[in-house]
Parts: sequence; C-alpha cells; structure tokens
Amino acid sequence: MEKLLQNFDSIFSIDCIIFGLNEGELKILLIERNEEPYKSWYALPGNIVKQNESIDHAAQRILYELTGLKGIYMEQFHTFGEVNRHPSGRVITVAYNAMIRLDGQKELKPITNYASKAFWMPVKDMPALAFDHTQIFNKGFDKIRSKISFEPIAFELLPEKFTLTQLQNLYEVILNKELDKRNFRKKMLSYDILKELDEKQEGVSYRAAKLYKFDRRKYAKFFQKELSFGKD
Amino acid sequence: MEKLLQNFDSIFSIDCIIFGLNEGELKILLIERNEEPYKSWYALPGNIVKQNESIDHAAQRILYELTGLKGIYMEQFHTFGEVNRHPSGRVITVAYNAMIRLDGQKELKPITNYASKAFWMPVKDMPALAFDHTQIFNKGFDKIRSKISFEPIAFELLPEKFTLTQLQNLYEVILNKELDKRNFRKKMLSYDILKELDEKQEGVSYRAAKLYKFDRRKYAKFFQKELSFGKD
DNA sequence: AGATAGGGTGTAATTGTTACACTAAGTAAT
DNA sequence: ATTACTTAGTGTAACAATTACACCCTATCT
Repeated sequence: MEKLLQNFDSIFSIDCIIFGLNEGELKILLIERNEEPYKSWYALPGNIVKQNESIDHAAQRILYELTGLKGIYMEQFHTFGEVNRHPSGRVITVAYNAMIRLDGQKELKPITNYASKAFWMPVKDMPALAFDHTQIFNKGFDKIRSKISFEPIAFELLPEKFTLTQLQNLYEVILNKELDKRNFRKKMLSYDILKELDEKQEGVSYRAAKLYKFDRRKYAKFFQKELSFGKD
Repeated sequence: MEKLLQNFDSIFSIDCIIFGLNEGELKILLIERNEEPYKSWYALPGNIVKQNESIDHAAQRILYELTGLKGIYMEQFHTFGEVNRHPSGRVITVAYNAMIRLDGQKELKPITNYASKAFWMPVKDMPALAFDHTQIFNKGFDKIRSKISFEPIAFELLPEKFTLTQLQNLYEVILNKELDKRNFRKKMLSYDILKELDEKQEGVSYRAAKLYKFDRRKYAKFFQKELSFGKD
C-alpha cells in the first residue's frame, strides 16, 4: 500500500437524484444544507463514502441519513470528477438516481444534522443548487428521460394501482410533450406488462377509470431492445 | 477542509477499455503489469488519478503513459466501488471506453515502467485479468454492444474508407450474430450518414467493392432516438 | 334533465422490418 | 480465351408498427 499512499488526497462522495410524483407533478428530493460550504443552500442529498463500504451501499446509507428514506434502489449514472467542483478540496462524486413511489406518505426527516431538512421540490421550479448539483441534476434528468423512452420504468413513480391517464400524464411530464391518447394506450397495452384490475377509481366526480397494475413478471423482454437487421 | 480530511482513506483510479479492429478481428488493449500486486498479469490500462487533474484528463494521461496512445476520446461508462476490489486497499475506479481506428499502425509503447508492455488482445481470447478487470471488461463490452445498436458508432473502428461488407462484418462481430446483407445495406444507407466514394477497393483478388466514408455532419439525428407516441 | 368532465374506443394511410436468391464483376488458373 | 472462383450488389412481397384523427359513453353534480 505504500506506493499508493502518496495519492491519498482526494475524497469520494455520492449524490442522489430521487424522483417522485405528487399530484401529477414531478419532483425531486432536495436537502437544505446545515454546514459550510453552501450552508443553508439547497442541494442533492449527498455525502462522503466511508472507507469500508461499497459505493452502492454508501448511496443507501447517505440517502437514509439525509432524508430518512430506506431501501431505495438507486442506479449509478455518472461520476463527476472536475478538479474544482468542490470549493474545499478535491471531491469526486458518483451520482445515483432513482424513481420512487410516494404512496404511504413517507416522512422525510434527516437523521444527521448535516441537513437541516429534506423536502420535495417540483422539477419545474428547480432553484440554484449548491456545488455543481444543478449540472448533476440536469444530466440525471436527461438520463431518466432517455431511459423511460426505452424501458417502461415510469411505473416506479406511480401508486401501485393507476389509470392509463395517470400513466400518460407522467410520460408527458417527463418527456415534456403531448402524446396521443389512443396511440399511447394501444402501445402501452401492446407491451403486455399491465394487468387490468377489476377495480375503478374512486372519489372522482366524473366517469371513473379502470385501474391497472404493473406486472413485473412480464417485464423481462424490455431488456433486449436492440437494432437488428433481420434474422435473430 | 478539516471536516473532510478524516475520510482521506481511499483512492481513485481509472481503467480504460479500448477497442480496435484488426483484420476483421475485434481486439482490446491490454498491458502486462510490471508491479505488484498482480505483477506480470494482464490488465486493462489503468492507474491512479492525480490530485489536480479531472478524471477525464486522468483517463487521457493514464492511457498515454501505459500505451503511448494520445488524444483518444474516451467515455466514462461505470464506476466500480466494491470495498475489496483491490487487494492493497480501497480503490474506486472509473471505467472508460473507446473505439479507435488502427490505421497508421500506432505503435504501443508504455512510457512508464508500471507496464512492461501494451498489446492488442482478441476479444474472443480474453485471458483472466488482474483485479476485477474481467468484470469491468464484460460490463464495458455490454455497453458497447448496446450502444452500437442505437448509434452507429462502429465507424470509429474502421479505416476512414471502408466497404459495406467490412461494416457489416464489424456489426456481426460485435453483436455476435449474422445479419442479412440486403437488409443491412438498406438500413445503413437509409440512415444517410455514409458518403459513397468514387473509389473502389484495391488489391483484392475478386470484384472490388465500393468504398464509403462516414459523414459526420449528418450524424446528429441519431441523438434523438426516443419512443414516441405520435405527434412529435 | 341537463351540463360537465374525463373515459374509452377503431381505422386507414404510411412507414419500417423481415425473409429471401440470383446476376454482375473482377481475378486467377489453365 | 475460357473457365472457375469469390465477393459485390440488387428488389419485392408479406407483415408489423406507427401515425393521425373524432366521437360516443358514463358518472357526478346541479
């Protein structure tokens, strides 16, 4: 290890972009920082990776400590390693993202006091963020947007039972464009990953829509999307 | 910075997966290590990121120092952060990949003596590699394979002027399946990113094929491939 | 009973994908 | 010069996917 020690002068961190959907509005999870630098600025939940934990594990721990959310499956999407991205020293950060369901009204409560609070911020109102977090967010949003175009991951954001209109609205919010109702339904249903339920919406003051569930068993085929030139 | 210092106990490295094509065979660039651990094992070109360089810059420098190759555009594809991936300590590595053209017979010559040599290894003969490099390679190969299915990046590997058959063979090697000649040509040409040249192959003992060039100006549209549901 | 608001449905035109087989052109050997 | 050899180069019909587009249905509220 001696040879390596001379380079012990940079730190690793994790930053998390967590998407949630609330009343049809796409939001992301932010914290308010309670420490310098950027004290009292808004930032992505993020912190330093410990020596004896994998980065995937660190992502889980850090998200939990800053927001109280546990067991969220996140995926690494990019590592940011510019020299001056952190004002106090060299910090390379691995960015993770995830989409989560906001059903049981998960409470947000920082466990450490590194954050003074954690809260959902509508994506369309994103304020300036600490460090280079705006840039990280933009890249993460791009990734989600292109991912949703190839894999139907949007279900992660919806409640367990949802209507096709809710699903379509979600696609429209993420892709930022209007979709044709009939074509959307035709295509979604053709994927054969939705289970139609014997239930309808309740509590709406108009004709209630059918509810659907995402069927995980039928999901596998979406991982073989490739250009092909005939003859599989 | 004081607060951060307590976590100064992990190192960053870069590992590079460089694909090249030689006589129709897909190869990757390996080094033979000249230092412990794993002395005299084969490994991906990789080393430690310095304090004052960005990771993108580090990737360039490290590739140059270990192989003599300069100015190769590489793209980060994944960061590996398991605790025990390196036997001498905590090393998190950012993996980059690239496809390069092996025309002018670029010479491979390590600049540092951290590597005793650098050489091209056919992908189909990959030996066991040092550290977790086999795993890194596999992930990198998967990425390239899926990327080539959406974006016509394969040109990077071919000489400037190439025939459609060479291009098809390359696709077949990477995707590991046979493609239909007529459909392949129809589709490739429909992308309208190839410029047909007034030249033919030379030195072949059969009918010479037309040569084509990749037209970078027409390449942009490949970056808007998304599912859509009608009405753009 | 009527107004309101969103739910739900089909089709025709167009485009893209697939499967499939022969002739053309150049080289090499005799 | 003829022949054999090797790869280049081409079209079409069946099928699947995508697109554009508009009206009636149903529940609730007044």
